[in-house]
Amino acid sequence: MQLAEAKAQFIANWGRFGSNWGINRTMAQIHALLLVSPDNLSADEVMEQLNISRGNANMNLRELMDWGLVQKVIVPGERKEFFNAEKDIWKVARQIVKERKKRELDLMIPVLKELSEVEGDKRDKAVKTFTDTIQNIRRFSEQADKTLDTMIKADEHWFWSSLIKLFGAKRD
Amino acid sequence: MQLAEAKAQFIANWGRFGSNWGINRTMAQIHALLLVSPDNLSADEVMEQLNISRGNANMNLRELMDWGLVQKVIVPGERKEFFNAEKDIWKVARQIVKERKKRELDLMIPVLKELSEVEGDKRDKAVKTFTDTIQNIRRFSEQADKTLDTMIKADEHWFWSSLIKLFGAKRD
DNA sequence: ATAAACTTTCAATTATTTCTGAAACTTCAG
DNA sequence: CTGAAGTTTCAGAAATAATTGAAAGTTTAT
Repeated sequence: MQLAEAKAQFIANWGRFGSNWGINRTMAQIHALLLVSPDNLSADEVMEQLNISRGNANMNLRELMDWGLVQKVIVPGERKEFFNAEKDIWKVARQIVKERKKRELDLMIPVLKELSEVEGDKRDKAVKTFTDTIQNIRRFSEQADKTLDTMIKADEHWFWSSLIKLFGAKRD
Repeated sequence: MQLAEAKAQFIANWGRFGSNWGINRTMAQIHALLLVSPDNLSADEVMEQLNISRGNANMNLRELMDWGLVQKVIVPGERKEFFNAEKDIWKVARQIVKERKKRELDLMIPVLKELSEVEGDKRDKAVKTFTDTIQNIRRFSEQADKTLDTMIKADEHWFWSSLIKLFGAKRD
């Protein structure tokens, strides 16, 4: 396979993948494009390579910057802005975990606390099922919260090799 | 807060949460409803409680069954079918990981292998960046593949307590 | 075999999300 | 200042996804 085709395939797949995970397809495609581009790209180059409008490119680049996955790069002597994506996938994964945790888990935990305080007689089956389920989700979420915080701080080598050792030991 | 309101809030939040993760809102809401319902519900009850049509209820219940999150329960002597959701969130999480892995990661890995075999001179910067990035993603994916397989088989207590020990040890 | 009870399907509609493109805005060199 | 180069915004258009509801299909009791 030639580079151009491989690149196109990668972009298409990354886009499809992203949309399964609640990320807009174009945003994932821009990310993919930047991941495999040796040089930083201008908005014009992104527009041209992905065949999208200026507004669309601008909006999704901003969104990628909000996610901390892309940086704006100012080149002295150039009017244009350029965009650069972090290429180390471990760092990318950690950044995504960090953001999703902030945007979702951290918002969910107080809601669960609130819901766990529902009024009513625990002998009522409906109340019991509700509180039990919420408690179960709450404990799970709090555990995940701690674990993800640690992962966010971890370095890749340590993280994987610890898990391998851990899981290896269990499997014996 | 009264049970009815708490239930409504939980369903709304679970639905919103789901749609952030590429899961249709109604599907997540039906799941939430079943999670907090002490008894198995018929399609009619689901329709009524969520104010959705018969077709919608049917389609999303089927999807939930495909994901292995809901089971159809036949009650002897009743014509209707009833639906039950697994309430242990650890089991739910494992099931979701298992399905997503099957539907996404397992499909992505062969694509990455294919893309890593791109033709061209490695001294060409564009080729080098492409292959390096793909390799990096590939290694990451393969590591995640193994780790998730182990998680899918793990039991909750062992899983969390091992992680705590691991992360606790590192933090010291 | 029939018909009531129930489930499934799917074409058409509705809702939601994404994208475009042109206008407004900003920045900077001369 | 002025205007060219570049960026941002956002209302309307287009694309995509979800939902309805009625017809077709299935199952079961008699």
